[in-house]
Amino acid sequence: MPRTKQFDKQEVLEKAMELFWEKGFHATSIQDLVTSLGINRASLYDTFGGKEALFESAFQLYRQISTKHIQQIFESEPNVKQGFKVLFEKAIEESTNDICKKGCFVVNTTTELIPGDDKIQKILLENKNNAETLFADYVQKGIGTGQIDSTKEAREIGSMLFTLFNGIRVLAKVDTNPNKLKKVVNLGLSVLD
Amino acid sequence: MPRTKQFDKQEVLEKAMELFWEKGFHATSIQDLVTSLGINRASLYDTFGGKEALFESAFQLYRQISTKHIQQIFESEPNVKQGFKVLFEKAIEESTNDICKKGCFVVNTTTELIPGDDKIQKILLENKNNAETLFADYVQKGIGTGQIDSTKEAREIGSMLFTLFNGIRVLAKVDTNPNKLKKVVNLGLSVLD
DNA sequence: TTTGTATTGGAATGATTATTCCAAATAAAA
DNA sequence: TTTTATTTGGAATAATCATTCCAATACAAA
Repeated sequence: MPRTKQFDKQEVLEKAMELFWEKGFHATSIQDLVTSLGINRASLYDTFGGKEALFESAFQLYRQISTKHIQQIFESEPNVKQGFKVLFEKAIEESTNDICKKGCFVVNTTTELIPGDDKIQKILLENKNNAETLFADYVQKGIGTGQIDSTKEAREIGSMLFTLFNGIRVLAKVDTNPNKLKKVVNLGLSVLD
Repeated sequence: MPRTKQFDKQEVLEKAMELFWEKGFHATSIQDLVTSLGINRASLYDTFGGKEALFESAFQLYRQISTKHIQQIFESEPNVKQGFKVLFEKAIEESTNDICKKGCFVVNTTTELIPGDDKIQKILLENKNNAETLFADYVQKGIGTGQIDSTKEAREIGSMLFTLFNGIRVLAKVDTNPNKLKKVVNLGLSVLD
């Protein structure tokens, strides 16, 4: 009886993610979304609820993808300093190869929607704590295996590297020269020596 | 003959700066500005040209103030590592004391208006180069006076500290605990040892 | 006080915003 | 093929957007 959906929800959500990522919440209109997603206005409201709800879904998808990305790098690289280097350099490549200059959706959202959106702010705080823990645990692994001096504090190093990571995500929008950014990374990673 | 202006242009510009700083370009409406600045809609267009022109003026005022602020700290502090520490900790205090969570106007503008606004992007690139030079020259001064090991590269350290600075400006919006941020700063400044 | 010019308040404009609604189209099941 | 639930296109809505315009106001100089 029921007519089946004419589009793949996940596919459309990915397109919405790209658009919000590039333009931000306020500069993206429903009309932009309707045009870009290729679905009808009514379908958009029916399937995703509205602009705010769609933004949140798109944002959560991004978080999920990028968290998984970090985990995969850390899991597959036993040399901890090398693992961080790969993570940072991949982020640099992603930024500098992207002619759109979208940057990092999480960073963009932090600066655009704080202050103002309490719901998003809560998600962002969780995200920060998760990411710092991910970083710190990986440093701790390096301490455990003797790669990193055991007098170091894993949590502090994790926080510091995550902070540097955020800074790179901002500045890669302004200056897309990857070599300069890689030098910054090398210097930042010297905290592990 | 001519009636004199009923308001101080500089004073009004400062109010515009505060509002754009807090809400960003897109989320600030002309009505918001009219209400907040206390001047008439027509006066706003007459005196400042329009929304974009007013934003640019407000943004340049912010850059001017914050550049002067950095210069003053560096000039008045002969101990280079201490000078950086003061700069970072003042930025942290400013962020964590601000209940509005405005963050840094330059960082906010970078993530909101790139991609899209080529004029602003050019200003942001200049700003980055200026700031990195300011940082690097101060590091170089430390090398010249023997405070910092002469094998270090001033430019790289300057860039790395500026990157960390930007990261702090982002994360201070998410987590306003100043002590965590100060630990990050201390670790970051160890590149000077 | 009168004169002349710039400022002012507020209405008007036309574009765009997010959202809702409904008749027509569509496709799976009967 | 008919039935039926759902999607779809596009119009309609009401709010808000940036900007312009003008008559009324207000002030410095005469």
